[in-house]
Amino acid sequence: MQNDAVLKAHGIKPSLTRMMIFDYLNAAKHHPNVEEIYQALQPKIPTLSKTTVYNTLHLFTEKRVARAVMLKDQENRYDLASHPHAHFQCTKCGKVEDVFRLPDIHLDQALPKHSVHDVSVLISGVCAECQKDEPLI
Amino acid sequence: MQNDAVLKAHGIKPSLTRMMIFDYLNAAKHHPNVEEIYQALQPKIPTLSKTTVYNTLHLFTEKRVARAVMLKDQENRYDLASHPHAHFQCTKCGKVEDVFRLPDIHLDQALPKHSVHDVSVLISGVCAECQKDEPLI
DNA sequence: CTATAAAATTGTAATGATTACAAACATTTA
DNA sequence: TAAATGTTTGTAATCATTACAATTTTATAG
Ligand SMILES: [Mn+2]
Ligand SMILES: [Mn+2]
Ligand SMILES: [Zn+2]
Ligand SMILES: [Zn+2]
Repeated sequence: MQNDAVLKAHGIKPSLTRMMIFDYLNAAKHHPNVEEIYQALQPKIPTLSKTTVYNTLHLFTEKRVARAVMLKDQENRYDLASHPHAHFQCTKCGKVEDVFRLPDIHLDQALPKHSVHDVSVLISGVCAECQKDEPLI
Repeated sequence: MQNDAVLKAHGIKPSLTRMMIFDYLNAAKHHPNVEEIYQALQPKIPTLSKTTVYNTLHLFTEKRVARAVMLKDQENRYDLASHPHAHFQCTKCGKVEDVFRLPDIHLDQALPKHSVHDVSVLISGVCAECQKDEPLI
C-alpha cells in the first residue's frame, strides 16, 4: 500500500507535509523525537514549522497511524503503529531496540470489565554491547 | 518492617523529610505527582522545598525504593516499588488502576544477551465505570 | 472562473514540569 | 570544638509542549 493510501485509509488527508513526516517515520528505525523530525525535514520543506510537526504527530497518534513511545527521557518519541511491539532501552548507552517476540498478554481475566485499547511495554536494562564493556564487577 | 528500616535497607539515611515522603507514598493509592506530594506535606513541613521532593524521589528511584510511573500525562507520578505491577489508565476519566494479575513475562528468549532491570507495562482503555456511561454507539 | 468557506500551516508567546546551582542548614567525624 | 560531609532550600534557567491568532492553501458553491 502506498503511503498516501495508508493515510487516506485512516481518514487523514495526505498533504505533502504529512506524507513527508510519514515517510520519515517509515524510514527511521530509531524512534525519532519532534526535534529530530523537524531538523531532518526543514531543509526539504523550508517553511516547515515545529508546530506543524507537533500537530501532525498528534493527528497520526489520534488516527492510530503512529504511536508515542514514552521512554525515561522527558520527550516523546514516535513510531509507526504498524506492528505492535515492546521497547528495550539501555540505561548505559540510551539505545532503544524494538522487541517483537513477547508472549501474548491476555488481559481478559485481569481486566474483565475494561475495554483495552493499547498496551505499551517498556523494558530497561543493559544491552548486549554494553554488557561486554563491563563484564565483571 | 518499619519505614525507617526500609530506607536503611536500601542505603538511604532516614531523615524526617525522607520518611514523610515515604509514608505519603505508602499511604497514597493513586500515584501522586510531585506537586501533590509537595502540597500535602508542606503544611506539616513548613520549610519544605519542591526541590527536596524532586531530590528525594530521584534518590528513592535510584535506590529502587520507588519507581516513576510514566503515564500519557506529561508529568511523572510515583509508586512504591514493593510489588511489581502494571497500570491501567482510563482515557475517559483519567483514573489509574493497579493491575497485579498479569501473566509472567519471560524475557530470556526474547532478550538472551540483555540484562533486564525493569519492565513497565501501561495499559490504556476505558474503565468499567466509564463503560456504563456510554454502553452503545 | 471567482467568491466563500473550510482546512492546513505558520510564528510567537505562554505554560509547566524538571533541572542546575549555589547558599544555608544539619549532622557526622576527627 | 572544628572540619568535613550530607541534606535542604530558593531562585533562576531549561526545554518540551501547548495555546492561539494570523496566514496560506485547498475545497466547494455560484
Ligand atoms: Mn519501536
Ligand atoms: Mn501502582
Ligand atoms: Zn547499551
Ligand atoms: Zn474511566
